[in-house]
Amino acid sequence: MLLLGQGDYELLWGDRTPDGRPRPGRGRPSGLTRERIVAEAVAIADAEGLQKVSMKHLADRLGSGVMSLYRHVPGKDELVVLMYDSLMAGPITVPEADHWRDVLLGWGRSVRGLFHDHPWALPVATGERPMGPHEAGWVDQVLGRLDAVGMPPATGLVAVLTVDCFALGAVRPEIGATGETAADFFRFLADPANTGRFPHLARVAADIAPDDPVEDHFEFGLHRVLDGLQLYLDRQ
Amino acid sequence: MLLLGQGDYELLWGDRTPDGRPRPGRGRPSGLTRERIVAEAVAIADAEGLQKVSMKHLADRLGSGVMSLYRHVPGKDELVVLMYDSLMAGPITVPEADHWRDVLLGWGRSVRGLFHDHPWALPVATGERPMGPHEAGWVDQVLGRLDAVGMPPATGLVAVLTVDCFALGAVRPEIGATGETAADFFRFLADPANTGRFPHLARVAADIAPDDPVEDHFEFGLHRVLDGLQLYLDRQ
DNA sequence: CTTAATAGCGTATCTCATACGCATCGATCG
DNA sequence: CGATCGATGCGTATGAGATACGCTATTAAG
Repeated sequence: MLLLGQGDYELLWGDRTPDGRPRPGRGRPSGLTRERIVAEAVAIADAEGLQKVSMKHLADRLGSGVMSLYRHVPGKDELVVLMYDSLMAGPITVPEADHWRDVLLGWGRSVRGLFHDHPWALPVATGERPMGPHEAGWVDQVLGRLDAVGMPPATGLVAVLTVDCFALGAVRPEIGATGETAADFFRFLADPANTGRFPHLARVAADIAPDDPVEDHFEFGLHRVLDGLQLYLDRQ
Repeated sequence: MLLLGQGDYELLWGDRTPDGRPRPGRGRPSGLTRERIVAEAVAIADAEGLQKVSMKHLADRLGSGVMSLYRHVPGKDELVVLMYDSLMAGPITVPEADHWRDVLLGWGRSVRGLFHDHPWALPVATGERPMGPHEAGWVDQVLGRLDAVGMPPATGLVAVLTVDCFALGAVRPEIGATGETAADFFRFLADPANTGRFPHLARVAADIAPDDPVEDHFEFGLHRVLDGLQLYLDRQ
């Protein structure tokens, strides 16, 4: 059960050395670092799922004692927030483009790619949390790209937001549906009682090729969103 | 840490009496029912957050022993799945309309309203899970409405999916941001070091009225999405 | 060399989910 | 009408997981 609270602002934006604490220079140097801890936690989540990220498991992997972790991270929930923000370290992978449409297309696909690579991050992203520095970096970069191709910053923000919202929502059916076909998804319609109960759904399902992968919707939807934005901009 | 597994198909779609089990008629009648349990759990989640839904707390509220719950629900994770699906019991609140655009507009707003009333449901929705009977009912109803105003079922599905994706993504910034202003959201830009680090973001933030509520984006984005769909349909 | 400031971490505690088994209750059957 | 079977209600025990506390080890500064 993951629920995040407030007060993560300091966690993400607090003043700290690359390691994690404001080290005046005294004392034992740290072998563990916040970065190593977060990176290992992400590795576990990617490979085994967020559920398997326990302080114990994590400490074992790092070859340290459980309580040592708490010197670098306030707690488990905060760790998850840091894990999420860490995903957006590194530069964003949006190709240079001449038109805002291509920039946003690339952005949408980047977001999609992120959640495909780290499916556990989607519920985290939809939980309550403040924007972290790495996430801010990503957004700043897209806005920069949009600015470069002539889209004013204010318009850029709503555009990015719109695309981002769509992308976030649209990855959901894709995740965990790896290899899932429409037939799997509509399995319940195999029961005749249910075809009567959901007549319209049944009609649609009948039209769909049973081995049609669910995943093709993303590109379609993204283009519709971009069309809508285009229309809006043209009217301005 | 909430993570759902597979195998929830039987849970949601298994053959059961209104109570929850296939009761041949023998044995002690049950005072507790799955419905009561799920409803109470939803009430707790609404009032205190999903985190506070523990089997103990729930049992106390219901005036029963903890282990009694397990007679009606396989486990905690499964309970959460049932809680989510139960939100979509009851008919969908989309007004009758003459044009598909209004139907989808209503649908988008319904989805938004759902997650506003039950913010805990968003991370659940974005987790891995099969479609439940109540959710299927909702979708079936919209498809029916769309069909009634002349939108063919196949087109209807992609349209619903697109709007749904957007709505799901777009509620996220709204939830928990109750009363949060743009100034709060961009709090980190108060630090001069950060305005240099995120120049484009800073520029946008400067343009926004500091007390502008974040929440106005939903309607804007939804209309863009609908515009995009309109364009697509016109081209058909 | 002393000392202050940290890092590492073992142990104890607390919260939770849940397996197991017994007691109880009622409808059905003899 | 009483025996019986099938289900429910639930106390207790177990085990996982997060984390508070406090001790020890380590190193730089003085």
